[in-house]
Amino acid sequence: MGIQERKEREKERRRQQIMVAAKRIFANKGFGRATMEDIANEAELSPGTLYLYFRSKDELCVSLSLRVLEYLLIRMEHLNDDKQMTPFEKIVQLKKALLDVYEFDPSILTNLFYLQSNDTINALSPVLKAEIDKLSRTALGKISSIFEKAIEEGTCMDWSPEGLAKTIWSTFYGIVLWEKGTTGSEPDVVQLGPLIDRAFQVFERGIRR
Amino acid sequence: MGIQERKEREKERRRQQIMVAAKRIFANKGFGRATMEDIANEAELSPGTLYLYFRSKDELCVSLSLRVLEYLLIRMEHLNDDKQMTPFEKIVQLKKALLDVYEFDPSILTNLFYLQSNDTINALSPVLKAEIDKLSRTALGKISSIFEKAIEEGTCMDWSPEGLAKTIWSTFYGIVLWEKGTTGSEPDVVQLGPLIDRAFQVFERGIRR
Amino acid sequence: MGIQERKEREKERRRQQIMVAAKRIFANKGFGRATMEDIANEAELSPGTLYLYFRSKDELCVSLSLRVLEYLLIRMEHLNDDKQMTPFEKIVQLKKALLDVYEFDPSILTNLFYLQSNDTINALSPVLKAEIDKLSRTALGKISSIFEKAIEEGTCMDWSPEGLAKTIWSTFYGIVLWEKGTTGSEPDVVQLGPLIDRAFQVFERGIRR
Amino acid sequence: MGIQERKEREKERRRQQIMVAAKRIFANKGFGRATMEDIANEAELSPGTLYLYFRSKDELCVSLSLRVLEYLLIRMEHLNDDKQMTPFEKIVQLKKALLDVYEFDPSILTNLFYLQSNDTINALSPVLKAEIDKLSRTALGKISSIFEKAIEEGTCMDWSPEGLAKTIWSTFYGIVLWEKGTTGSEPDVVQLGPLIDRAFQVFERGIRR
DNA sequence: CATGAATGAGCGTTCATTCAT
DNA sequence: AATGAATGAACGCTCATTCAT
Repeated sequence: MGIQERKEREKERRRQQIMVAAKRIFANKGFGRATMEDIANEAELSPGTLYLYFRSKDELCVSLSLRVLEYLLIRMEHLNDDKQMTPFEKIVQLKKALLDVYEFDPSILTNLFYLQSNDTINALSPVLKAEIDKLSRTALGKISSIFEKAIEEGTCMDWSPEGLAKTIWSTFYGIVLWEKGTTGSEPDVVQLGPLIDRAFQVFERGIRR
Repeated sequence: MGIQERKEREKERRRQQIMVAAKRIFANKGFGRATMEDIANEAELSPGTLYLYFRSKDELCVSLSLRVLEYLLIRMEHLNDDKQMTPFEKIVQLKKALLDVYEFDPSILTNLFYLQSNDTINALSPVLKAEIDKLSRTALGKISSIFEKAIEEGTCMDWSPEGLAKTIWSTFYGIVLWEKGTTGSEPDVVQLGPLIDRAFQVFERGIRR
Repeated sequence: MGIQERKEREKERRRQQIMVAAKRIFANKGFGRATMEDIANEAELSPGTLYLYFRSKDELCVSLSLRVLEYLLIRMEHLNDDKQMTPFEKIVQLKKALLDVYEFDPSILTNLFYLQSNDTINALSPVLKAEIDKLSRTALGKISSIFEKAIEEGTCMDWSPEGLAKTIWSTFYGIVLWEKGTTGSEPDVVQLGPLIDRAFQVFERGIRR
Repeated sequence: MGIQERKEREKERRRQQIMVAAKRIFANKGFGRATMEDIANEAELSPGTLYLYFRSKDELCVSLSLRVLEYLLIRMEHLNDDKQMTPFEKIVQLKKALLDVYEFDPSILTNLFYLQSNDTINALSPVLKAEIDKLSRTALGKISSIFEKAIEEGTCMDWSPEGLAKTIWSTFYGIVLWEKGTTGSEPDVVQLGPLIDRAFQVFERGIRR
């Protein structure tokens, strides 16, 4: 079924094209002020076409976040599977993964935030809702298991791994959102880098036994 | 003139009544999805009345954040003025202050976020914008000076105090926003407490020389 | 009943005070953009008080027009009663009366216009409606009778006096409205004077036998 | 590209459809009391659609007036270019042109009035404002030059041609507005005709040397 | 009588979404 | 599949009017 496949591939390509456009527009204008027409223009499509690929503006936003969470998850899995690296080396890689994710889509965390706003999430299909929950819990779980290993090894304080995972994740999340808020636009990785480096440095010293 | 005073007090009470309602609605729906009618209903007033006390929806949102930032600032000033406490004791007090602020108004950080998002801030009058910026920079400055003292004392790593202030602030900010996002409603201090405690513990160990 | 009378007088004084304020505000902002609060402020009263003297904004507007139409009517009656003046002298006096009316209240014609807009007039109490109609028809009748006399005398072309009255009145009305529209604000009598003079001059020559 | 053209034509047709509806509504209710919903209903469209063709209510109103002023201007130009007609014949043609304009769009003068009233004009973009001013001044200039010719010829009193132009224009304007006001609806040309004829007759006699 | 805070219907306008082509 | 004109519900805000004091 070559034709079927090609169609499939083209359909996916269009979806990606729209998501790339949406990413740019959301990053510049924020979710609330971005209009579907803006996104359509950026994607060089008509507004109607967007609805052939996404049921609503909210679901478009969700899809953006899902895509990046999936990417993050894959990075985490690779990290966990690596038998060579020490846990603290993995934490350095975690930092890199987070910065990569951010660089790939600077609006990701803002979108996640919108996504989680009560009234947005309630309006989503339960399927999507569950998927987001599962993804983010899984991702956090992967991070936790880095700390578990470190505790087993005896190189890390014996504190709840979930708590540490939430702490480091929240620190990243908080820095990005705050910098974004105060600089008034997406801060780039260059600006963010030193701050994130320092935060991870403090964190590492803080948990090391 | 007793009558004059009573009117004054009642006017202020109404303002507070509106702000309380707005706080709840913004926290639940987010700034973008909250409508002035929602807020009016919550305050058991008519939409028109809101405009007797706040010039616009934006200004109402700003007022919410300003009020709490001011409160935080005062707490920080008291902390800084205290000559008895060691810097690390002050960090403990900082944690308490942040939790108090949060308990006083659990939606404060969410509002601050909405306020600073591109969605909103570009539409604010430059005056208000500047005032918010000044307040938050001043508050961050107060936190920085705790670390400056600790560095002078030699009990803290010689790292940029501003960087440390941003790190601890962002950690708090990130934890609150993330917990809110995942629990789907304002997490209370009881839930938040242990996580915050752990995060501060890690942070303290991380910066101590 | 001295007290009764005094009250009556004071009530009338208040009405006048409000009408004077309304006149100024309507002249500056136009009927549509003028608010009852504007008028109340100008009159140094509260909005509620206005409604003790006028049933609605429309009726306030009507009253303004009525007052001036009454004044015009009185001038016309004096003119008609005068047995000494020739009809053409009376036309000169008519011009003076119109300019006086205008000077007394430059927004009068604009108000009259608003008043006569279909949807305004239909919302008025039938009593007021009838009164306006009667007044303006009577005023036009008085002007007509000047031309009747002149025709009887043989000094004026034998054309319908009503037509002539409408012509001269419309000319005045048109000049005021047009100048107001093009200058963007109430033109004063000094600006208007020469144009009105010329128009009357043409008119006189045009009807003289 | 036939399709392109057809679309173009249909777009223009819609614009006209809206303008026709607006014309009727403005004429009946006046600019201030007419709502966009009224106009949409009259045009059998939804409110949103109006904004696909006109940026705002004001711009819609302006477009109405501009269209007719342009038409009037063209008529005047033709008249001026004619080398055969005597000035007084041209004045007869001017009368015809004015009545044609009126017949083409009986609400034109009412709209012009609303447009120029303080209510509206201050809110217009300076560009549109200037365009209206230019058009109406140019139209008045064309009328003036008829009188100039007549004065040169010696058949007309040596009075300011601009003054005469304003007088005859204002007379027409005033008659239409006044008749509209008193009859309560658009008077038709049949009603208006005799009055206008008489007014022009008086005017001609009045200026002839 | 006078007040002015409160009301709430109604406005101009936007924009996510639909559907005939 | 893609379009984009059309929709219409909903928003922020205004202001004529009311009514408890």
